[in-house]
Amino acid sequence: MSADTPRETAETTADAQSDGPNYKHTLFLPKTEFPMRAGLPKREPEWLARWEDLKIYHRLRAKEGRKPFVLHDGPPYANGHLHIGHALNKIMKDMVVRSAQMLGHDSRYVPGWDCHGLPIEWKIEEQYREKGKNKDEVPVNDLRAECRRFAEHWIDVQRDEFKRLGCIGNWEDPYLTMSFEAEAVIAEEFMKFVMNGSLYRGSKPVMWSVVEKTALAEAEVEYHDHTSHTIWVKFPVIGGNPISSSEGDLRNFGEITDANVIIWTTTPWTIPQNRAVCFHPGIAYGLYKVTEAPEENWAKVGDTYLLADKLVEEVFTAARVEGYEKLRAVTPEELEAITCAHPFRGLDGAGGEWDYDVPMFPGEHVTDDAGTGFVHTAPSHGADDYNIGVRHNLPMTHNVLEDGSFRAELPFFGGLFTFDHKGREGKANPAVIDKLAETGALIARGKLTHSYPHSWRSKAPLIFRNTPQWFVAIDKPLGDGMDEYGTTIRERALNSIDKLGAWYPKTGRNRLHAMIEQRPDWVLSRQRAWGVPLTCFVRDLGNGEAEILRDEAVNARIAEAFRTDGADAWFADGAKERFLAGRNDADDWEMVTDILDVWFDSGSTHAFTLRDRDDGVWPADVYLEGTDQHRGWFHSSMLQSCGTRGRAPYKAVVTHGFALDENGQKMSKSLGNITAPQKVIEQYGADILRLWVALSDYSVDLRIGPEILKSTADSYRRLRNTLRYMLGALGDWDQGSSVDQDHMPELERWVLHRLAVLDGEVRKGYAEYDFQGVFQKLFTFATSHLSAFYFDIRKDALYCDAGDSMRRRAALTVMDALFHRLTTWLAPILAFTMEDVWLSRYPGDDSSVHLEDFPETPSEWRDEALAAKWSSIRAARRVVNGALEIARRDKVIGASLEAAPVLYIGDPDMAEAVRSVDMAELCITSALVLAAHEPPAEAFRLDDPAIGVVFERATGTKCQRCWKVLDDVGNHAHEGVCRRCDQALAGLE
RNA sequence: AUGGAUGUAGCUCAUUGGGUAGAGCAACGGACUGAUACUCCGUGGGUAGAGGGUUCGAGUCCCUCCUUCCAAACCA
Repeated sequence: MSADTPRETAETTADAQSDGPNYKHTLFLPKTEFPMRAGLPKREPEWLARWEDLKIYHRLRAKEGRKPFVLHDGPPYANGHLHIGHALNKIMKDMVVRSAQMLGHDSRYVPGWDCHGLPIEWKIEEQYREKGKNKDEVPVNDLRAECRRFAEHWIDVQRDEFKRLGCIGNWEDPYLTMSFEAEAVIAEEFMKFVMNGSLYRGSKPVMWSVVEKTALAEAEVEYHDHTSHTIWVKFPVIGGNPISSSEGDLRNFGEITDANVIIWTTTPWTIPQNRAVCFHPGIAYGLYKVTEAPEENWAKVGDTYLLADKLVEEVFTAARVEGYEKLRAVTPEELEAITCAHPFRGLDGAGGEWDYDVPMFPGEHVTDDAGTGFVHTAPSHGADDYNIGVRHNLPMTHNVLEDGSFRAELPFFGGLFTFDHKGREGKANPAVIDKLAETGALIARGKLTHSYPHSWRSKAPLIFRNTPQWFVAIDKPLGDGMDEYGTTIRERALNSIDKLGAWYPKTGRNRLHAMIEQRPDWVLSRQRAWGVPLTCFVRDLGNGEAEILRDEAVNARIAEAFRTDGADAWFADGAKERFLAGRNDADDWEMVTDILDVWFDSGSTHAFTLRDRDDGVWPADVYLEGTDQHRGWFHSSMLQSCGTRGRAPYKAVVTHGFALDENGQKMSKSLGNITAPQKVIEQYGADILRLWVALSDYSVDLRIGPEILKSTADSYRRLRNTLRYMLGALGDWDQGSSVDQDHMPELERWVLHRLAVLDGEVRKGYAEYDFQGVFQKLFTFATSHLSAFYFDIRKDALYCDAGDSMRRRAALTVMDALFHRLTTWLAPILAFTMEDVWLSRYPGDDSSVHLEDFPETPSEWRDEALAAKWSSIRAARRVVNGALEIARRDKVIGASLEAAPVLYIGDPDMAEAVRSVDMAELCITSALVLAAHEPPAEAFRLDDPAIGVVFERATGTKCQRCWKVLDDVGNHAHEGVCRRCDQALAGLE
């Protein structure tokens, strides 16, 4: 069938029962098999299978002469089904990958998974517990093997779920942090920190779970309400240091000499570890005397206490004091000068354990919101306490063992538990409280329910405990010569952040910068099993310091062993001998058995993926993750890379918000407001999910739910129909009959202009990751400019003109240009539907829209003067439409072809513009009279008073073929038609 | 608690350096029946989170407060 033959259909004869002749079969009506209803849930899997067969990803790699573009995938954790956040993230990545490819790059995407870590290890331990197995009796490498199998299972599940979303990538060969090669590289990267001297063993209180017997990272801690003991404790003042020029003995302090500093704490068990008391120089303190109290009260009449003024009332109420007086104010200088005794000082049976002096220090962390204004300070059991201890050289205590009990030799309290192995409170608190009461140091006690740290996994309360841990010093000059961005990790990171200059959205820059500015040294060690070990050896130097073995040959043996056997090699029998072979001091060295923080694993993906793989390029063009990754992957990758490469491993960072429900609340099982991606795919199809992403503003949190998905599907349907119409119009158009731009009507040239403008906007939008902007522009164009304007006007020419009319051929030429651009421009977003559209026009085993690039769009298509002119023509058209609407409402006409309005235009330039085109054609009326002067009073107007329309009915007879109402209908060879249709019919014979 | 974000029509978003708050979708009404479970035309709809301030004039600049989210398991 040629382009010049109208398609005959079976119904035409059945239709031909009206009065006159029926010419429907002589029209070029749209014709397409493309279904109006997409049926995405059923059909998407077919396209996926097709892409698999076509090996699309690898075909694209084979295109030569393209500049590589690498989006480096942040690895999801392999322990469950995908949720909507994963879907959002991977769909956005897919839009980046596909658009970069179609913009002309060689766009590579290697998906990855994070495999090590506590969540998986815990799952396996749970399985052990269910079987009554004790995990401590299971060989480490057996446990690790089970963890590996667990991760492998979920990788397979998630891979299928990601592919179902339509994501293109190297799914057969992803990167895994647990592959032997990755484990070897992670160890090598770690050993760089060993060799450059930034790794050190420190003693630091960390959040410690006595249940899991491990230190937890901040990321592994959650806060829940917990009821704690509260105690108010006397620290007797026993002396003072000289203040400035005064004589320097106790007499200077007068009554303070006999007073007690009162502290308040919610952790009585830390009292035995007290080494100081802190106050805030900005808080007003006073000396108070108890004047009235019950007989047996702990706080006795005559006692004198140092307290913050603001908290006096509260303290005395708690202490059941009935009367008190303020003796005088106390200055910060005085507070700093005094010295206290530990409340357990000199007790019988204590063996002098607590006979040291307790100094007073100013501290910014002290507040007068609660307590007494004085903070009891145990350097081994709190972050602020630790910092004060470091600053003032206080000794660290080691009284609390890893199971949460006091060391056996501690007087009075040895063997008592803070929390026991099930996370329940032990006897340490009551014992300390009893002892304080017994010695008269306690003036009040109570209970307090407050937000308290708990283990994210066991939900057991945590303690701060002083433990040996391995740290990376982030403010130490590395001396590795990679100093372009700074000499320390922190300097390099902060400079990288600014010199990168590409943050989408820009707020991401500030967030990461603030976090890295404030963060302490990186705690790398975890006392767990499922991970990459800290591959180093230490020996104690006797003074508490540790020496780390720095031996390139040993390091090389470790890396080689990991490459062949995986990190299990570290935990295998004979490992130490294997790695230290040839060293005659092997007995001096001890293997570290801690494993690395999993953030070090994922922070090293740039090394074993971007640097080492054949398809990798270092640094990445872009990282793209949720906002939580400022604390996570963006952060750890930055630190790791600044320590090993001297700069960030990425050139740009895109962050997106979190998916919330329709009311902006976070999704949770208890609220029942979860939108599961699998459900959306089942009900609507993955393209609807992808469209939801494109319609949302990812720079803030996104909302999703039934109503939003429904409206997303509505938008989809509208767009789909516009594309369907193009397919129908192009039906069997022959490319050979195309028309040059110069010979096209202005309407067509206006469309080409719009395309040229859009071409720039689409390319810029994709390059800046502005999917919402791209889609909105394309959607508005397709619906407002094409469907409601251009297509509507051109239906007449397309259906009724002679097949070879210039006007018709020009329209189809433009339609073809539209088709190629819209399908490719939308392909990164609606990956399935655009393939559907493309294949409908270009079927074939090797055909796919995803093998195409965005078409080159000639710059000559741009014509700003024409655009300005047509903008005023469209303004005039809106007024005509308005006038027709009135006539319609009054039931004067139905179809606009029944009208022949008079259009008044006062502005001469605008009148000239309108005169130069066929305004009746543009308004889809049978005729239109232009009057180049101000409209009469009765004319219909919109905003512009110089444009008016007076409605007139079209005179003449309705052409039976094109339905225009014209005077010449009936005067031609074919019955009941106009001149144009008569000639078109003649051409068909 | 603290730090970082956020709030404009029922929904998704514009409003870039203060100057009469705009689109699309939805809703409602109408037309067409040659895009037909489509298409076209039209209508209504807003205390811009709340309060205060600066200004001739504030969604926009400043302050206070509030919502929700992230930093903090399941987390992108």
